[in-house]
Amino acid sequence: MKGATLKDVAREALVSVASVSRVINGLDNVTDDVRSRVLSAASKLKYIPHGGARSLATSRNNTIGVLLPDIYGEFFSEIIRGIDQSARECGLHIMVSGSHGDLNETVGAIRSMAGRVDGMLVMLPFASPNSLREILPNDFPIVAISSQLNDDNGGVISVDNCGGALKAVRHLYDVGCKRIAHISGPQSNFEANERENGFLKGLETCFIGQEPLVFEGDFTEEAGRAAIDEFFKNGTPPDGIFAANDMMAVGALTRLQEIGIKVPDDVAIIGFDDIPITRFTSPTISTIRVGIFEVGKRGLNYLYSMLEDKEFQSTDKRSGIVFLPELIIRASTQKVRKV
Amino acid sequence: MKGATLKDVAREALVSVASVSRVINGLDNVTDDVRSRVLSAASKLKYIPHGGARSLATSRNNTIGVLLPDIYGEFFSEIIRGIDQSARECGLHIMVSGSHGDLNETVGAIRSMAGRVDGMLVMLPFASPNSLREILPNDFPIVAISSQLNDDNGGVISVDNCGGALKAVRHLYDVGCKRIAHISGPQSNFEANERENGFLKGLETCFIGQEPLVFEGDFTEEAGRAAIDEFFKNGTPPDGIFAANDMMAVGALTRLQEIGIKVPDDVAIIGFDDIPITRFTSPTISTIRVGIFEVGKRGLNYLYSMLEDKEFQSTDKRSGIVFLPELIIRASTQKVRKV
DNA sequence: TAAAATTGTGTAAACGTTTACAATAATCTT
DNA sequence: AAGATTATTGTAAACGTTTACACAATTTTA
Repeated sequence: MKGATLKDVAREALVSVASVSRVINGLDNVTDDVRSRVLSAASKLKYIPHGGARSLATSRNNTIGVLLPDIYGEFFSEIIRGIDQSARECGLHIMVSGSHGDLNETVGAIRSMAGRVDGMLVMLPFASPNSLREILPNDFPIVAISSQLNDDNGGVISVDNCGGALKAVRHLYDVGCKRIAHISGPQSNFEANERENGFLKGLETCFIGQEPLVFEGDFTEEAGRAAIDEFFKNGTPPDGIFAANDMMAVGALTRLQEIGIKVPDDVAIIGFDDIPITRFTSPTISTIRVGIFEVGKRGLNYLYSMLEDKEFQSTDKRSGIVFLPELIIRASTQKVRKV
Repeated sequence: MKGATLKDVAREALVSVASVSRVINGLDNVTDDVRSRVLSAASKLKYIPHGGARSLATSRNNTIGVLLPDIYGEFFSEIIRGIDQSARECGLHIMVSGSHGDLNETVGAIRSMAGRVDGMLVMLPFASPNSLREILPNDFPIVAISSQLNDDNGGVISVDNCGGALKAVRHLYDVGCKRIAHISGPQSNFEANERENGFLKGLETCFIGQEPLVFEGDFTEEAGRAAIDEFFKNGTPPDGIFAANDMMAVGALTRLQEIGIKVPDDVAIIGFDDIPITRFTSPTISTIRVGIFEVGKRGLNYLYSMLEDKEFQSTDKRSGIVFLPELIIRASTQKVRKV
């Protein structure tokens, strides 16, 4: 029992395929009589329009592709939630693809996805989205989230990671820290670099004369623990730590407590991302918050504008959208003022 | 500049469309000469096969739809991660749709998705997936996750929620609790009901004679707090609590501590789900763990079998797959044995 | 009431693939 | 070296929609 087609419904309802199509698509130029005959025939046959045939005829897929680096945790679900909500409002489907080990795999995923979507929302922290242009037609709509895209036909949604990091450092300064350290993300990661730049900039401004003290982590809890061991092995230990993400801040916190160092009194800690865990550790962890849900939502809206409004392509596109993260103060930086 | 088609590539490479199609699809009955001409023409024109046309011709979408209740947190990202990984292995795309307020919206989402996918992986805690059959053709492949599906043409992946809850209760008994309470999920939720049944069953077995003490929550932290206020308002308070999910366990824990009751010494707490937060509260929270990632992965594989193997439909299908959750013992139930 | 405008319906041509089949060229058989 | 295979290529017919256009039936206009 193959699925019913337009033609089957037409036969059942004793009308032409054109009329069925009109009813199904909700056009108003049909008699009530025809409409009801078609509708009942359709539901009797459990008719489902063939999406492929539709997009062939209309050259519209009503689907956008979402390419994400790694499908992990809160961050991922929040961004998808934003995208999904916005997509529903725009009447679009979303096709997601995550966790691509290497570039080849990513390229493959893009290739096979491109033919089924009207545009793509991509987040590629390790590779430049410009490489997409070597595969995709120049006018294929792309919106990049948090990454560079030097491109005349794509938009960018970015988060001011550097500015956020700066806020973190300035906060450590404000609560009285004298010597601070940074646990960075991997060098290959674009956002990690920006956060490190923010740290360095803040150091120059507020902690004049201090040598940069940076441990390169990889965004895992374990890296946070390792950083502490490193910082306290030799040299003067810091009294304030800015971790490039919350998981590393959590790792640092637990390791500090294990070796008997008090947070925040001996060392203040601040993370980045505002994942839920930060509210449940003790002490709770200060952090820099980015409205991930909003980022996803705006990203999809942006792409939608590009799709709908052909003019749009040549006007606003260059400017893009920038999100400024916000400082969330919790217990891990509430040290007794020592100044 | 519209995207190039097969015909364009054929013209450029001086071959027929059939040959181009063969090269693109990796068939081996083409000369090396033709293959290389086609390949270079294709990359020169940045040719992307039109997915719609493809699925029209082959009647295969190479895409499966994933319908989830709510796109929130860890649970969601884990299940998608499992599905995504498995889909990549099977060469399938996934189309996701989440957060459906009411049934109508869900029906709409299903309708418009059905025509673009080869099968669906659905999780509908509030509605019976049998209602899908009123919309979809009888032979449309469906796999339901954690919900009933009395259907000859669909599979079920289920989690033994009842068995998991039983383990939790038995554990409370083993650590010496004398009187236990349950914070349930909403009545309308299928899994919540099963967990409550497990609680009741455990009560009958281990706590002979105790009246059931149940507070109906809604899976939020706030509900956990409210439950505590209720339990400690009047009557004999419990010395062991089983919450239907971890967030409510967290809420209960913090509320207990606020009103000066010690966990685990005065009251032991155990949750359900093993979300990451349970490892960072103090004390850490015991829980019942389900391998969500695995559930997603197996779910997709199951669906894939149905797609590939027509015979499959009439053999294994009824049995389905059941996951038995595992007990994770942490600090919140390590009370000094009082027996 | 005849001409003109409006409305509802049907016919048939796209849309871009895949693939059965026919046709041709190349390679084996004896 | 002629016939029989085999390997490569091309032609054309699906696949299930949408939609421009033509036509017929109705209503409006003068």
